[in-house]
Amino acid sequence: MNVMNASPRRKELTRLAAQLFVQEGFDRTTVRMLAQEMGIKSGSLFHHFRDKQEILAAVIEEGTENALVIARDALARCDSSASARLHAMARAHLETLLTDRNAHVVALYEWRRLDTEARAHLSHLRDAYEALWEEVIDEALAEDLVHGDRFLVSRFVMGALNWTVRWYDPEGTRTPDELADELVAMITHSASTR
Amino acid sequence: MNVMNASPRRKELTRLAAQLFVQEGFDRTTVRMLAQEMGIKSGSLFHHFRDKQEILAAVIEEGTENALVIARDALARCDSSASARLHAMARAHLETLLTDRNAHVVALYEWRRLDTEARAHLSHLRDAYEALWEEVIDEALAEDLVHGDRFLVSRFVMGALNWTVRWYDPEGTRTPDELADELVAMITHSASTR
DNA sequence: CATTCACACTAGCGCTTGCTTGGTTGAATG
DNA sequence: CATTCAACCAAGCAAGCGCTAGTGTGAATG
Repeated sequence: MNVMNASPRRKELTRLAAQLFVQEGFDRTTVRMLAQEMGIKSGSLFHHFRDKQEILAAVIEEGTENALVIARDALARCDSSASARLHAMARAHLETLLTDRNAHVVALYEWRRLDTEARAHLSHLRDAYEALWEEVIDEALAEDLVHGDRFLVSRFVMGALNWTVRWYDPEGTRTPDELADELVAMITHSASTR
Repeated sequence: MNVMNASPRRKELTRLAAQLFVQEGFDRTTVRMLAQEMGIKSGSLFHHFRDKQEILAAVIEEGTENALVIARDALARCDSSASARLHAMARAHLETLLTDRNAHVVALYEWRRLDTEARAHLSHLRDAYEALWEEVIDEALAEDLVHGDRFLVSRFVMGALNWTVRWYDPEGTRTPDELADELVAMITHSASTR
C-alpha cells in the first residue's frame, strides 16, 4: 500500500472519483465503478487509498484547499475598500465553486458520510475559509455597506452562493463574475461601487 | 399489497422514514432499519410501499405539499403590499422548513436518488411552489423594494433560506420569524417596512 | 546484475442488500 | 357464521458490497 498524499496519480484518481460521486452519490458509487473509471481493477484501488472513505476525504480536501488559496489570492490582489473586498470574495467563491464544481458538490452533499477523524481535519479547513468571509462581512458592516447581524449575513450570503451549484448553467449567458456582482448589488445599501 | 396513498398508517410510516433518512441518508438506511423503527418486520414494509424508492417519494411529496399549503395560506392572509407579501413568504418558507424539517432536508439532499417518474411528478409540485416566490419577487422589484434580476434574486433568496437547515438551531435564541425579517431587511433597499 | 518498489492483477471471502414468497392473524362485513 | 381483507410474519434468494491475500510486472536504484 502506498497511501502517500502527494502522488500525482492519486490526484488524478481523486478527480475522477469526484466526478463519479457527483453523478451517483458516494454510497451508490462502488469501488468497482471507481476502478473501471480509472482503468484499473477494483483491488488495485486500495494501493492508492486505504479505504473508500479516504477517497471521499481526498476529494473534499482537494476542493477546500483550492478554495482557500483562491480566496486568499483574490483578497491579496484587490484594493482594501470594503466594497472591493466583498466583490473579490464573492467572485472568488463562485470561481472555485464552478471550476472545482465536482469537489464542492461532493463536499456539500456528502459531508456527513465522512468518518469522525476526517471530519475533524476538514472542519478546520472549512472554518479557516469561513473566517475569511466573516472578516470581509465585518468590514462591510462597519462601513454600513450592508445591514444586519454578522453571523446571519455571512450565512445568508454563503447560502445564496452555494445554492448556485443547483441551478447555474456554465453554458448559459451569465458569467460567474456577473452572478457575484448581482448578489453584492442585491445586499449592499449605500455606497455600492459597482 | 396495499399501496394506497391515503392510508393513515402510511402517513405515520412516512414520518418515521423521513427521520431515518435524515439521520443516515437514503442509501445507508436499509429496509430493515426502517422496519425496526416502525415496529414491524422488513417484509411487511412492502405491504405499504411498492419499493424503497416509493418511501423516498412519499417523504418528499408530503413535505412539498405542506410547503405549498402554508405559503398560499400566508399570502392569502397578509395585506397586499409588496413588502408585506415578501415578509409573509419568507416567514412561511422558514416555518415549513423548520417544522417539517426532516422532510425538507430529505428533499434537499436526496432529490437525486428519486427515479425518473417520481422526479417528474414532484418537479411539478416544486415548480408550483417556486412560482409563488417569483410572483412575490416580481412585485418587490416593481416597487423598487429590491434590485436585480427576477431570476437571480429568487434563486439567491431561496438559497439563503434553504441553507438555514444546515446551521439553524431551533433551541437557540433566534426565532424563524426573526431570521426571515433579517433576510428581507438585508435585501430590501428603499421603503423597507420592518 | 541483484534488489527494490510502485503499480497492477486474479480470485474470492464474508456479509448485507432490496425484495419475494407463502402463509397467519384478528377485526370488519354481508 | 362464512368471507374478506388489511396487516403482519418467517424464511430466504440472488445480487452486490467493501475489502483482502497473494502474485506478477517492468522500470529505477545500489
